Amino acid sequence: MQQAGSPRRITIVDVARHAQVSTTTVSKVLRNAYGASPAMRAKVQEAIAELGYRPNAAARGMRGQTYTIGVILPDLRNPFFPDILDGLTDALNDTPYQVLVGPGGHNDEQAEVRGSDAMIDRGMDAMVLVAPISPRSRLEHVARTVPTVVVGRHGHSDVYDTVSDDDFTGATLVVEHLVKLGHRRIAHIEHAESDPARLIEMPNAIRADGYKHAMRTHDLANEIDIVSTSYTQEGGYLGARQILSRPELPTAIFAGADIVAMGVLAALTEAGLSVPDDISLAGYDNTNFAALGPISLTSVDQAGHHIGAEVARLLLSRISDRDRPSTQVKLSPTLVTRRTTTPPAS
Amino acid sequence: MQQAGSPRRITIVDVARHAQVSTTTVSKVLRNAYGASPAMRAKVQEAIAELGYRPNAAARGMRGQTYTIGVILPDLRNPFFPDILDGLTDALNDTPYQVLVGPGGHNDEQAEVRGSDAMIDRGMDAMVLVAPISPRSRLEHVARTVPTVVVGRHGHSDVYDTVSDDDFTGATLVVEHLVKLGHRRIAHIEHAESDPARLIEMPNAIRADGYKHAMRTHDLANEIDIVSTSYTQEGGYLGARQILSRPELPTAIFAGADIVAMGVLAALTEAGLSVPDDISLAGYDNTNFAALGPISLTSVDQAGHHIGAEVARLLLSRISDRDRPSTQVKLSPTLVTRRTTTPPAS
DNA sequence: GTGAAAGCGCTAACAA
DNA sequence: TTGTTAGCGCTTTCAC
Repeated sequence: MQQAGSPRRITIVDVARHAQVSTTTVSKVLRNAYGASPAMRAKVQEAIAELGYRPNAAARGMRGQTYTIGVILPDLRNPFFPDILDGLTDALNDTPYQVLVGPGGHNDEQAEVRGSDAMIDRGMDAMVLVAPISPRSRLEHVARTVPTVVVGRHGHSDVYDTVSDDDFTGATLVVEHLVKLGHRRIAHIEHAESDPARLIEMPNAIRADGYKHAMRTHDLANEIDIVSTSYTQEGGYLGARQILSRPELPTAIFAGADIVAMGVLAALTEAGLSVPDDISLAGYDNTNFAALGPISLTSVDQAGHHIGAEVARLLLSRISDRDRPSTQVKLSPTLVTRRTTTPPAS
Repeated sequence: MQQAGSPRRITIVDVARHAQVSTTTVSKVLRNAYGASPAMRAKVQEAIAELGYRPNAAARGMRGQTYTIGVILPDLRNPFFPDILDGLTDALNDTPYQVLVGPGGHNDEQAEVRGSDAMIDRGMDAMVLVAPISPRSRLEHVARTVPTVVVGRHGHSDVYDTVSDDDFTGATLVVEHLVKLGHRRIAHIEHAESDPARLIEMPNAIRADGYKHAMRTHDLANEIDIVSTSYTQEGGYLGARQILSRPELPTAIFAGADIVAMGVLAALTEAGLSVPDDISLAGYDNTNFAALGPISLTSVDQAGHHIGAEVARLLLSRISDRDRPSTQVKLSPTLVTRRTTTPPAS
């Protein structure tokens, strides 16, 4: 048997007729807007419930809001991002806003543009760009079209709000921890960044900066050893292979992200080296599986859930006042030490 | 300086005026519809490019399609799902369709309903429900409203298409592999399922069935040992703790999903047991990090990317012919053996 | 406080 | 082949 041609969807007109009021009144009730008496409100609410009415978001969007917030993530496989998303959706739970996520383009600029354009076309009320790689001009273009919060990118803009973590400090925490354990030859795997304009804004670059600065602070300028790949598992694997081909191995590796550390682990295991006996390893993001038993990775905690909550706060305030000055929120990371970092074998 | 009040967005009327044609003609060009001469087409294309016009999806949705496909995932942290998503978006790359993802509700039925309702309200042209937990009546309700493909759920429906993997066979492969290695006491951690109606449809239940059946086939009916928790890392941890409290330990554990195996690893490590020396371990899904060096988990491969591609195929065919009979696609899993499974210590 | 009516940007009948 | 026009379901003036 075939489907019975779904019955026409209930509209605001149906509700108005059923409640014996005008569509205007129904609309006011829907939006909690001024100008409907309690009696009217009750009548309308009842009709809505009875008919099981749900407003058509596309139609609402043509005049007012769609009550939809678009999130662009660079990579769905990096387990750090769900933390942010959870923080965001939890904070938005009691609001009429719904979060939708772009499918993520594997750190691909073109995909990022496509995704954000698609969301603008679909009338998102606001956008969240997480660790975007597009040039600042593009971010500002988006932000001028729709209220935007940029996460994890440094630098100030007049047109969008930002929430970021102090990556410089985070990197410093790692280096200091390793130095305190007695390490001197500490290598760092970063996400390659060639564009000079982005160098001063991207968290990966700032982490590398923090690493370099901390190394110098501890008189280890000569030991600075940076390998540029990407913030992916594969990037970690390739970076570690590169490090392993050196005549003298480092005693510790600081991976710019946990997902990178995963790849490093794979490469080290493959090479018959053990962590932390042969080489200590630290990551960044303190994702769920950093805590995992057989891994137990020392990592920098960015409190993704908290970041998401801050994003929600900025979003709502920006929606209610589009012209308020832009805001920068900067959070402080903490170091979580686990079993992958120990004093170097003497 | 404050943002300069974004200029009014270009509409189809602007394009029509600029190209000196009617809006109908522009619309036809946009949709590649019949009834526009090549000359007209060229003129319109040029105007579109010159003005940088992009159609408003909400407005399109009011009469026709939104060119948007909604995907509901049960859990963004399970690394198996990005594989499916990649397969889907790759296959949709050359179409005008855009994929948007619900934020995922942690295997929570209420969140699943909210998410799918929100997507219907937002005029999705089609929906993909991945491993949904809602009762079948709910799935059919969704499918009657909008073309729907259900992934990873067994059982036939007239109103939606399905793509699923042969979970029974997958479980059998694992048990046979372990038996061949010499194991007899093989425990299984499943996702708890109490609802009898869902028991025959949910992949987790089918895997448990396959496990039981395979155990019986090998005269190991007395060794059947199932622990019910959930398909999460925590579920694996708790399940393993339960198993470890038994007077006699199994020599192998078959976790119903890789993410479960991660939790098992944590619990075993914590208890001072080593894998595979003390206990062999197998997972399901062959996610990226099953392959990871220090883990190297034996697992069942479901070819998520292929699943996604099949979903895209069904979606497009359903959109072009809403009344075609529903289709069931069933894929076959393969076993990938790695280092976590070895013969039991004698 | 309430309702009538215009219109958001697009598509689909229908005319020409 | 092309253009005119009537809506889609909602929000928003603007009368009353």
